[in-house]
Amino acid sequence: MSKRLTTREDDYSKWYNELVVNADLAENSGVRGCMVIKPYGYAIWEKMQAELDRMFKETGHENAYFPLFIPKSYFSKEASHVDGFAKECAVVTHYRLKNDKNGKVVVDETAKLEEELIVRPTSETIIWDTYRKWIESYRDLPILVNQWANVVRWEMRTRLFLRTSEFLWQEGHTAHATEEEALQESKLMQKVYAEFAENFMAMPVIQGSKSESERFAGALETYTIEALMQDGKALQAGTSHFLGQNFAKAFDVKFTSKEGKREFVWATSWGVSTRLMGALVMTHSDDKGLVLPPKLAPFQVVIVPIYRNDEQLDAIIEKANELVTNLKKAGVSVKFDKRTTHKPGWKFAEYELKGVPLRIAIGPRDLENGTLEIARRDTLEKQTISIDDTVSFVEKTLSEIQDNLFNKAMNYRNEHITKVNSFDEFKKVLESKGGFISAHWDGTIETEEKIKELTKATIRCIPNDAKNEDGKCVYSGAKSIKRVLFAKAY
RNA sequence: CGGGGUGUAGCGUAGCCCGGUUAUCGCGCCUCGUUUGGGACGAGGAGGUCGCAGGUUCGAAUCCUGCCACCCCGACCA
Repeated sequence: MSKRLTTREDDYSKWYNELVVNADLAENSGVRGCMVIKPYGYAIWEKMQAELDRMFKETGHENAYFPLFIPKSYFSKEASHVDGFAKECAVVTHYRLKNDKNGKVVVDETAKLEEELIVRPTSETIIWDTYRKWIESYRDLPILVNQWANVVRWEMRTRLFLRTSEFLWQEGHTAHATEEEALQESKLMQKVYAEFAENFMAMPVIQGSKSESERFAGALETYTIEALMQDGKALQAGTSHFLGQNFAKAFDVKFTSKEGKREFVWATSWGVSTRLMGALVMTHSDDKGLVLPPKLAPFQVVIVPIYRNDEQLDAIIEKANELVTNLKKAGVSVKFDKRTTHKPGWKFAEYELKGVPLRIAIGPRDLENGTLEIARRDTLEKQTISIDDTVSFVEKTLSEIQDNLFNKAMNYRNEHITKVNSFDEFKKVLESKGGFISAHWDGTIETEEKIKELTKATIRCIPNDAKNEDGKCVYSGAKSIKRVLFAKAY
C-alpha cells in the first residue's frame, strides 16, 4: 500500500486514484471502464442513498423500477436525445453463446436479436413509453417517481467514481399537468440536491442553470449544482432538468384536462450518481487520506485499545463495550476494533486513511485515570478527556467537525471565485489560480465555444442569484446583462 | 476514436536498448520469538503462465507481428 499521497497539483490525479484505492473505496475491475466499489466505499454510498431517499420521499416522491434494456426504436423518437447519447451506448445484439470447434465460447450468430437492445444510458425513453399507459386524466397527475439504478455510458475516458462506464445513480422522472408545476418541480429538486450536498456532504455548491450547449439532451432548461475541487477544477454534482413537453410529444403522452381538452404533459428529470463519491473525496481529503463528514461516515467513531497483555485487553474491552453501548444509545455509530492482529499505530494510520471522524484510544494509563484519548480527523488534534464525558464530547465534536469541513470548503470555494473584466485577466486567473471565474458573457454559443477552445474553460452555470449588471462580454465585448461562472471542469 | 506511455509475485519496481546460469529489490503475506500510547524488530519461509497469442533463434522478460488492459493528453460526458 502506497503511503505517499500528495495534493500537489501536478500529481492530482495520481493522488486521487491512490486515495480512492488505498482508502478502500473502489478499484479498477479490469472490465472496461467499470469499477469495483469495495464494502467501505459502498457503505458511504448507502449513507448517501438513505439520506437522499428520505429527502425525495419528504418531497412527495416514490420509488419504482424500470428495465435495464431499452429497445433501440425508443431512442429514435426524441431527436436531440438520441443525438446526445448515440455515441456512448452499449448495444445487445445476441442472446446466446455456444462452443465452437476448438471448444472456445463464441457468440451464436443464429441467435441474433431482431431489434437490438440498448443498455440504458438513462431511462427517459422507456419511462415515457410507460407513462403513456399510466396517464389518461389530469386526475392521474402528477406522477412523482424516482428510480435507483445502474446505467451504462460508453465514455471514451473513464476515471474511478467521476466517470465510469457503468455507474450507480438515482433518476427522478415526473409528469405534470402544467408547465408551471413542472418548472417548480425541477427547481425544487435542484434545491434538494444543494441541501444534501451542503448539509450532508459538507460540500458547498453553486446553484445555477446551464447554458444552451451544456444542457441535457432534450431539456429546455438544466438546473445544476456545481462544486469546486481542491485542485481548482469544477465538478457538476447534480442536475435537474425541465423537459417541457418534448418527451410527452415524442412518446405521445396526453391527458384530458379539467376543461375536457387533450393536452401533452409537462416533464422533469433529475439525477445524482456515484460521482458524488468522487466529489466527497476531492473536496475534503488531505495527504493523510480521506476525510469524511460525520453525517456520511460509515462509522463516526472508532475505538482502538492499547494493551500489553490479555489482562489489560480484557479490562479495556469491558470499558469499551460500555462506551459502545452508551454511544449507540446517543445515536453515534461506532466501531470497536479489538483485533489483536494489528498494532495500535497501524490502526491509527489505517482509520486516518479511511477518514473516520473521531478516534478514541484507551490504554492502561486511561484505565488508571478514568480517561481516554480522542483525536479529530479534520484537525488531527488529540486531547485527553474524562471517560464520563465521552458521549457529550463526541456529540459536540462530531457536529463541530461537520461544520468545520463545510466552512473550510466554503472558504476555499469563495476564495476561488474571481471576477474578471478582460480576456487577458481571464486567462491569467485560470492558469495561475484556477477555480470559478465570474465574467460577462454575450449569451452566444459561438463565444462560449471560442473561449472553450482557447482556454479549456466552460460555462459551469448561470448562477440563480446572479444580479443584473450592465457589462461587456469578456471575449467579444458585446453587451451583457449578467455575469456567469466559467471554470475548467472534470 | 486520435496522440503519447506502461504492463515482470497482492502492491511498487530492476532487468529490455546490446537475447545466454536458478528473474532483482522494497512493501505486504506466513511461522517463531521479542514487542504494542503513531504504520515495530530479528530469524526463517511461501509466493512468478515476465499482459495474451503467434513468429525469429540452439536459446526470448529482452527482438518482430497482432491483440488486450491500464495511465496521461485531446474530442465526448454525470
